[in-house]
This record gives sequence, C-alpha cells and structure tokens, in this order.
Amino acid sequence: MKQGQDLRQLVGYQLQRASLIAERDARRALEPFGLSPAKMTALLLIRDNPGCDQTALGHALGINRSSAMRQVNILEERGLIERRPGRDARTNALHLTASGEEQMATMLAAINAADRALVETLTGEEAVLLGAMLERIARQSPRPRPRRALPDA
Amino acid sequence: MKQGQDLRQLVGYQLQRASLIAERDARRALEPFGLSPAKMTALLLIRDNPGCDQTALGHALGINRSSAMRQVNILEERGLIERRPGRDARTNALHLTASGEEQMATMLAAINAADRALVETLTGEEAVLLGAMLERIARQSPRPRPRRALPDA
DNA sequence: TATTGTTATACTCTATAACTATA
DNA sequence: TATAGTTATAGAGTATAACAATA
Repeated sequence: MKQGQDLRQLVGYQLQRASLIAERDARRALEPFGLSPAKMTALLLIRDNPGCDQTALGHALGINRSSAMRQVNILEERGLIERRPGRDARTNALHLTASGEEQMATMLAAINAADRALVETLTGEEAVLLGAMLERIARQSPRPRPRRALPDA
Repeated sequence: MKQGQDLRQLVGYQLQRASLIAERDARRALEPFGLSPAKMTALLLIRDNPGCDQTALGHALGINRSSAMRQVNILEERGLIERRPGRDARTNALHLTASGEEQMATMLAAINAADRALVETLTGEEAVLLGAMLERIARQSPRPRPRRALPDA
C-alpha cells in the first residue's frame, strides 16, 4: 500500500512504525516468561532502583499511580518482585525477589537477542547513533500543554 | 529514576520511549480535530490509496480486519470518509469525503508542526538520517514466528 | 493540605471466533 | 474453499475520581 510524501516525511510516523516492530519482537522474545515488554521494563527499573516506590516507577514508565498498581500487582503475583515497608508508612519499597533475580539473566539474554536482531541491518556505529538520537528526542521534558488565553474568566 | 546499562542499551527501549513522546505530541496536535494519531494515519493512507479496501488498510496499519472496521466506522461517522461499492460485491472502496479533503490541509499543518517540534534538537541532516534508519528497521518483513519442531505429531 | 496506595469504573484499542455473502 | 465484511465478546492497558491512611 502506498504511503504518500506527507506520511513518509513524518518522523513521528516512522518512529511509531519502527517501535511497533520492536515491540512485537520483544513481546515474542519475552513470551516464554509471560512478560510484556512494559513489564520487563518495570522489572529492570526496579532492579536498577531497589526500594523505589510505585509512584516513581509509574512516572518512569510514563503511566500514573493507578496504572502502575496494576503492573506491580501482576509482577508480585508472579513472584518476581515484592513490596516491603517503605520510608513512610504510606509508601511501599519495591524489590526483586530471589526468584526474580534468578530469572533475570535468562530474560535479559532473550530480550538482548531480539534487540540485536532488530538492528541487524545497521552497522554498530549506526545503531549507537540511532540510540543517541532517540535518547535526545525522549529526553525532551514533557512539552507543556499550551494554555488557553483565559478569554473572559 | 536511574536506568541501568541493560535498559539504556536496548534500541527497542529507546525506540519505545521516543515513540511515546511523539505519540503524545501528535495526539495533542490532533485533539482539536477529534482524531487520534492512528486515525490520522488511516486518513492519510486512504487519501494516498483511494478506493482501497478495509483489509488492505488494516494490513498497512498493522491491525486486523476486525480492528480496522472500528476505525473505518468512526472515520465514516465523523463524515471524513465514505464507503463506496468496491471491485467486488464483497469489498468496500474507501474514499475521503469532500469534507475530509477540505479539513486535510489544516490537519496536516497541525501534525507537521508537532513533528518539527519533535526533532527540533536534531539538525536537518540528522533528522533525515534518523528517518532513513527507522524506515530500514520498519521495512523488515514481519519476522516469522519460530515454529516448534513438531515433537511427535 | 499534600501525598501514597488503593479501589471502582470506564474508555480505547486490539484480538479471536464465528457468521454471511460473495467469489 | 477462500475472501471481505461484519458482529459479539474478551483482554490488555490506560485514565479519572474518589477514599483511607499518613505526612
């Protein structure tokens, strides 16, 4: 099916298409572990930030507290993470369980293999450049939603 | 929140993050028109392929017939596209309506502005290179799902 | 007052499976 | 038999709004 100039020109469109492929491949690679790519990301973030709370995790994942709850619940049900008492009586401290740590190596191997396959048509140099450019785009602070000019309030 | 090496190294992860930003910005830009980014893509694909059928549209969007139906229904309800008799008695030929054509210029201006803002930290040269690399990744034919070795069927 | 976790609820998008009418 | 559209249904993921406990 033809994609006209207007569509092909949009970096956001190309980004979304490439991301869709990446997501599918990652999903397949993680299927044996019953994890979605987003849950694998959550798991890695918890490993990299032991004792973090759910709100911070949600923020890093780009979802809100309520949505983060769901993911944390599922990871906990599967025995990969646990909630420990946090710095407050309000907060939970998230940690990988021993079982989570154990399985991490195998899961990392799977996701890394899928990622290598994803960029197999790129030279190593190109892949690094791509990663750097993507990071620059993602690092942009959330663009403030333009405020209406308060017409007559 | 810290992102360890394992996570930052994954091109798929950076891709997903950048894509998330792009999607949000595009969503905001198209909000006044009541269109999601995916629906704008569908609209552009129909414009670029007048008379296409729903299955082909779904394929281009990466979704199945059933999911394509929904999007087509909504675009039709909003008067942006119409179903005309297709080459078969089975198929519909999708076309933009006059109203759809009319609104296209304004909608394109909005999405293009958002896209320029997305890559504002990149030089024009870099943006072109990025687009080309993303296209190469997306162009990879859907990786065949590895088949089990038929143990004893 | 503000924040954390939590729950209930709803919405969007997607998929699967079945049906129908054509081919 | 195969294909296009359609429908019903279910699932994942998200958001909003409220509440309780705590700060």
